[in-house]
Amino acid sequence: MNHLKPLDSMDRRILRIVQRDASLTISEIAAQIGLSQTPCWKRLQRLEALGVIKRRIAVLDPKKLGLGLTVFVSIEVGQHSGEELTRFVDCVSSMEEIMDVYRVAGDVDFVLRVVVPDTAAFDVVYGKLRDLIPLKNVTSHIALENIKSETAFPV
Amino acid sequence: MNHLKPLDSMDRRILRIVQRDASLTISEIAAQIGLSQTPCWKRLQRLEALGVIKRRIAVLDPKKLGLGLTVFVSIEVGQHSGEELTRFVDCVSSMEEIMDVYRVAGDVDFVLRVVVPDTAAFDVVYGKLRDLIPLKNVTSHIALENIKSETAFPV
DNA sequence: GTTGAAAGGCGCGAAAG
DNA sequence: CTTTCGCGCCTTTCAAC
Repeated sequence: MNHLKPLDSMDRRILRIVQRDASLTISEIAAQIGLSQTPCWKRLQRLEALGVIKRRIAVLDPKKLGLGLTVFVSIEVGQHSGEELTRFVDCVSSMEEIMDVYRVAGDVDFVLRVVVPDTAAFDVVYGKLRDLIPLKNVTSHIALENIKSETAFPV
Repeated sequence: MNHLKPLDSMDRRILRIVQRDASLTISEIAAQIGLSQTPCWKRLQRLEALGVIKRRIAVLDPKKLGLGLTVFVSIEVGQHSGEELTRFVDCVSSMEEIMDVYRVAGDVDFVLRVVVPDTAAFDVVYGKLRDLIPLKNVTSHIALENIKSETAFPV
């Protein structure tokens, strides 16, 4: 299932294009990288088969959906059993307002990115978090401004 | 440029589908929400025109690109002039390893999400950050595990 | 809102150099 | 890798209900 050839420069150029605009046709992509359509299409197929391209999605505008508030939540869990932690992680993951969950090293254990309409909605999420298991410390950082939000990786 | 009608439940159902899979055809989407192709297509057009749908992209797998390390960086800038801050923000935004930049309220001023191959690459980014302007405090939280990473908003 | 249909583009794949 | 060819699906539009 893995790559025999890693990824050559043509593959990378294709990836750079489609991770910014997946609505382009094969012909347009092929023209941009200086290849004809057939090999370009085959490379795209291969990149999808390898799982380098995971899926294609539509990116929505959170503001226009009434989701104006982003909050970063840092959590210190303190002492807990494995089952308690598993339950905590499962519940947190299942909450749709919680977009990202990372376990991190350092003075905190988890970092969450929460997207909600307003502070009232965030308060609900915050309450749910505190009710899951006793947490040693929960710190919230409300986003005042989204300066950059990039979905395209440097390839 | 703004909506006369906000968004009805059909619009939301379309958005829920395409923000998870934009490779579906109009016919498939129409079938899923119980609408015929023509009105479904018109709604999609309208959602794009309104900017609710910003663009369509391919989502790549960072691990398969050799980007195995995510780091959250919290920055306290201390006292600086407006021009210094602007320069800092511009430089930070232009670095492609820095995926997200948020200005936040609380004990820190900025939160960054950095995606790099390894700690050596992160060290380069870290050095660049410190060289931009004198920073009061920079705290890095290395991600040990990505438990959840959601691109679809709750609509 | 619905169906049906037409026109053209494009994905997809085969064939051959 | 390249070009060419073609089938068939899909988008896009129109007309009529």
